Amino acid sequence: MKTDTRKNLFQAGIKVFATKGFRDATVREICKAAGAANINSINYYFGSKEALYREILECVFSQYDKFDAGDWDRKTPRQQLKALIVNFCRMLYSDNAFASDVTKIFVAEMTRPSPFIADLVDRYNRPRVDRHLKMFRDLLGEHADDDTARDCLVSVSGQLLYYSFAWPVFSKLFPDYSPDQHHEAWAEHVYAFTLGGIASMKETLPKKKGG
Amino acid sequence: MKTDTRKNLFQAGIKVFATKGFRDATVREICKAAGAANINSINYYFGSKEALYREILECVFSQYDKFDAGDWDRKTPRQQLKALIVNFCRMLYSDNAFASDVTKIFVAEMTRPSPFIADLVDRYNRPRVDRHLKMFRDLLGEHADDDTARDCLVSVSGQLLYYSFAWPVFSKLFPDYSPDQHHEAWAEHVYAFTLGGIASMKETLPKKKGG
DNA sequence: GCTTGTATTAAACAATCATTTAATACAAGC
DNA sequence: GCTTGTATTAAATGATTGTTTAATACAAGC
Repeated sequence: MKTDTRKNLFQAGIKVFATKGFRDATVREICKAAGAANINSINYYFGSKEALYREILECVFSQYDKFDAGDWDRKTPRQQLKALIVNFCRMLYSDNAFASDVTKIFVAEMTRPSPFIADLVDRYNRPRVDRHLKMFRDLLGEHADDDTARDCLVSVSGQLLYYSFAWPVFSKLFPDYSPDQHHEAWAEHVYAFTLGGIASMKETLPKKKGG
Repeated sequence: MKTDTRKNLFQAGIKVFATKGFRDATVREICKAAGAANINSINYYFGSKEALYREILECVFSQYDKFDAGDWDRKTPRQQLKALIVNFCRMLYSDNAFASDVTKIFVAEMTRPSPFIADLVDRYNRPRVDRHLKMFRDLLGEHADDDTARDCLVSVSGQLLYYSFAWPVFSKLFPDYSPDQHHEAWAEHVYAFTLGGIASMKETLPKKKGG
């Protein structure tokens, strides 16, 4: 058991940052949760509280690459959409403490971003978004334009992310519903709803070009 | 100019809490922004930093009642949906510093809620949600069930709130787009997309009952 | 067996924060 | 003109924070 300490600090950091946020999480609490009785460990292994957080953020953002790696190019646009939605819901809402913590940290970054986020978005989000935009252009057909593809992407992203963001309010309005147990049904809904939405947008596209 | 101080502190509190969050906002900064050179003012007028924040939260949540007060019962379900979407987008995304600050505080509450939120949701959100659920049942027609109505509500809420939540990431991916300037076009998209989505859900409903 | 380097612990430090207390200014009431 | 109560300012307090420094333990290398 030589140097598990660093790893323990990292894991404990994820948990504490997720529940308290960067500011309210104290190095004392993280060290205690990691089993290191002294408060110096974080500075010793990571340099500072912020450096530990930055390293955790890298882990959080890279985590999201797993959900739509797959054999993207082998799929039809509809299969891509379906896989995207199902995998994303599974990743976000399946009953998994680590996934839940990662989501909380990600959401906190969205709400009040740290200085590291620009770089992380460039490296992790942009490639995915480019891929998704192409998918929506394919789904929208021959008259597709970039604006409509972007709007559709936002429509889907908003649906998928809703529970991550609004859970504290939603859970009080619908105390019997939990996305953990229903994430497959929810994915089905988002897929069907989105296909309808795309069909609706398709109808407006020729007019747009004409106007 | 007798007691503008309290009002100034309140306004300055909104601004500072919006930009920094509850924890990182200091009473010193709020007092300075309010023009009161000493740091005792908040405790004098509000009792504590937390009490000021609670009072601001009340203002934030009540603010959202303005957008769909209107003559709700005079409208058809489709008109209700349209009005709901347009007013919500205008409120959230029209170029208005106060609205923007209110949104930021609201989003922060969603991400990491304070103890006051249960009561606020009960008093402000629940009546609106009940109204909206009825609207979606009407839109879904004779086979409508509560689960589908709730799912549709989430689909619309997710779309409407997306930019509030994801702006730090979205703005880096699409630097040329700002919801301030496009909130009317965005409302149009959400309305058309949602009508398509509802039409799609309508088709699945009879089967659901049969299964 | 001494030295070197790393892991861990303990203690101290300096800064910041919300809050409390004390002091001052000043108008209104009598 | 003195008192009372409120508004404002100034200073002090006590607690908590991240970080730094010092001390200790111990294995590896020579």
